[in-house]
Order: sequence, then structure tokens, then C-alpha cells
Amino acid sequence: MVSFEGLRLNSGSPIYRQIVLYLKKGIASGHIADGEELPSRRVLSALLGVNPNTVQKAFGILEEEGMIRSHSGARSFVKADSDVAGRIRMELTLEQARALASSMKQMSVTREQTLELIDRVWGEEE
Amino acid sequence: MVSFEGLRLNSGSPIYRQIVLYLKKGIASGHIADGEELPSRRVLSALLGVNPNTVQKAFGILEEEGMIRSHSGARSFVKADSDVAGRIRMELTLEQARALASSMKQMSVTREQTLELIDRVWGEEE
DNA sequence: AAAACCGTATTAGTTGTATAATACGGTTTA
DNA sequence: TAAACCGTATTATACAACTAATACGGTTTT
Repeated sequence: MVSFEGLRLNSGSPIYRQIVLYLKKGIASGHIADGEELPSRRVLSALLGVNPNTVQKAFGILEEEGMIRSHSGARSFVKADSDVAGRIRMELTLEQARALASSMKQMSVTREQTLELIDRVWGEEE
Repeated sequence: MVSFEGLRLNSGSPIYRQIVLYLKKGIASGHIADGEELPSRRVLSALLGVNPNTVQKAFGILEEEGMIRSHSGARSFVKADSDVAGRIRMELTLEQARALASSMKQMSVTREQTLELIDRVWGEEE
């Protein structure tokens, strides 16, 4: 069963997108495996303290994008073979690295400063 | 006069927030200097193709946060001495570096992989 | 078979974002 | 001084995101 304990919702972006991204990252990292069972919409919405429809929207998107499979009436399952996981991982990491580089350039932060900053921040506690 | 030519609006986040962030980054980089004149709400909204109220919302936030000053009737000006600029720069870069580190960790990407990825992406054309 | 659970769908209400039209009084400028 | 421009404010409308309550039929479980 996929655990959503690590999901900390914030108000910066729509909740359904945070749920989608959480599952994508889980697949990318390998923490969420192919064929794994998902909690039901009702159970997950209660766990996260959000509306069942919000979870349904997230799961609907995930199914459209081919990352889960749902049969009406039964539980849903993760669909993430190694090819899919590798592709998602590549997409997400590239996208985020590019966004950071672009943003730092806008602030006239050099490549060296950026690398040093990330290296330093990496060791911080949360 | 502050130029907003580099501002490319996208649909990923609210427009007023994009305007706020653009000016903050400009101050952080030093491209937007203390005391510089800002375009009027009407002129800027026409330039960006958005509603004057959207620009007003962004400028209202910027004034609340002490990054511009407005006198009713006259133009507005940037308020960004070196202390302010340095503080904003520190806040934004730290925030973004932390977000990236956190995100990469969620995908089980190592520190070395992250640094290598950013180093590689930095040299890409846009 | 019956109960419990599931995915899915519908309708309604609230909030935030953005547009649109307009108005008021203060400042600049010709 | 008068025109033009400015910051600011108000009201109305539209749409997306989110919440809420409810319902239907299919699947699992006992």
C-alpha cells in the first residue's frame, strides 16, 4: 500500500497538483513501486484532511497520464515499470534544474555561487 | 525607468505574483536600482496586456513589503538600498536552493548528481 | 446473498484570480 | 491655470480551484 505520510500540504499550489507531484516523485525515486496498491479516495482524503473530490481530481489526472490504473468499484494500483519511472525521473529533475538555473541567472548569481549554495544547503537539517 | 521587457508572463502562477517576483529579482540582481522610477499602473498594464487592477495588486504588495514607495497622484519609485537588495537576494536564493535540495532528495537524487545536473544544465541555451 | 467498500458522477456554494468600467482627488506639465 | 496623467478605490462579472453533500452501480468480503 502506498503511504502518503510524507506528503505535507502547503498553500502555495493547488492541492490536487501537490498530490500528483508527490506520487510522481515517489515513482521517480523508486519508493513507490509498480503494481502497488493505492488507498481509496475516501481514506486518503480523510488522511490528508481534504475533500474526496480533490483526491479524485488528482487520481483522475494520474490515470490520464498513465501512472495509475482504476477499475470502477475496486481499488486503484500504481502503474510504473522501470521505463516509466526512469522517464519521469529524467523529466522532473531536468525541469527543476533548468528552472533553478534560469532563476539564479535572473538574480545575477553565478554558476559557482549556485553550486556552492546548493552544496551548503544540502547539509542543513529540516 | 524600470524596464519590464524581460517579464514573460506564464499561466503557472497568478500574474500579480509574477510581477512581484520579477521586481524582487531585479532588485536582488542590482539591475533595478534604488530610487529608479516605475512605469505607471496604466502604462505597465497596457505593456503587459493585463488589467490595471492586476498591476495595482502587485504594486500594493510591493509597497506593503517596502520595496517601492507611492504618493497618490505622482509616479512610484523603487526603494532598494544595498541592505534591502542584499536581504532580498539572500532570501530568494536560499529559498530556491532549499526547495531544489528538498525536491531532489524526495526523488533520491544525490548531492553529487544534483550538482552535476545543474552544472550541465547551466550551459544550455534557452 | 448481504454488508461494506470502492470508483465515479452530479449539484451547489465559497474563495481567489482576473477582467471591465468608472470615479475621485492629487501631481505634473504645457 | 488647465489639461493630462497619476495613485487609489469601488462595483460587477467570469472562471478556476476547492469544499460539501449526496447518489449510483460495481467489487470485495464476510
